[in-house]
Amino acid sequence: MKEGYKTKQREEILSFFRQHPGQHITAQELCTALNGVSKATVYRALDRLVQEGLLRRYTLEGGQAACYQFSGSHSHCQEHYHIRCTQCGRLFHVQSFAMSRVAGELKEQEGFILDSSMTVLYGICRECSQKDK
Amino acid sequence: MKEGYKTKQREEILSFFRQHPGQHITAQELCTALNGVSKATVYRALDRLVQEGLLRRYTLEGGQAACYQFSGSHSHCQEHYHIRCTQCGRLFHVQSFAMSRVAGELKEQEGFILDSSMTVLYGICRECSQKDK
DNA sequence: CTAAGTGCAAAATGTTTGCATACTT
DNA sequence: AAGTATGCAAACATTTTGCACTTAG
Repeated sequence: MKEGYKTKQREEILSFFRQHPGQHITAQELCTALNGVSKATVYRALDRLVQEGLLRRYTLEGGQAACYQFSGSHSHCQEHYHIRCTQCGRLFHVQSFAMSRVAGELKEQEGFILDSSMTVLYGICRECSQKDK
Repeated sequence: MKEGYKTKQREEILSFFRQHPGQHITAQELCTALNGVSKATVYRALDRLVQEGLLRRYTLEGGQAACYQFSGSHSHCQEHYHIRCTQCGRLFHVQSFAMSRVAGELKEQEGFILDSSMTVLYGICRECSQKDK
């Protein structure tokens, strides 16, 4: 398994993700935060890190830019899903026991293996639904 | 409630969606199919149709372009979810009883109202997972 | 007549690529 | 030395906007 070279830029990028666990970061944000690293390098490094499984790539509904999240700490993230409010755009992390039942159902009935880390459930959060009334 | 004017272009676009129920169509595809309607008009019409609730907008994982789907026929779509294979990219429609339990759980515990029509579950489909072995 | 919609071209994003140069191993 | 990674600028792709012109009501 070829690992590629270890460069200053790549380390800076990885380090930024380690410092922001659980957060969803865009290429743009990285470029700004690490203002010594070029756009092209950021995109290339992100691709590589996703390939290697160190990061996850998300394309959030409504947004135009992809964002990335550090995926190092699997252990404490099990059975944890993302829900996002389509109105205010906020992203929440929730534990859902019912979702594991969905995963089981999909696997049995469709042979489909759900990837909880990639899935985002959309809807309206409590605050926004109260605001609407 | 202001409804806006009824124009030839808008009707052509809507008609295209009616002729392709259940399909996910990009702005690009519309421009090509309706080659008398300008890009700008397509985008503006799509925005308006989404506002009015006639279309749904999706941003599929991995893809770059947003796509739209006719949302006229709610009735026969209840309890119907989308699952998408992150490997081959295919999109499937499934009925899921367990998902309605998730919706209930989220509403009770988080006050979050799940929008099944916006949510896409990601994972690996049967064929791709067999191919991998 | 007035408000709203259209087309075109230009701009604004977000992402990828070609190529010469610099860094890792 | 050989193979990668980087930076820059240019190319792309998608979506948005400004503005003059047309059309619906």
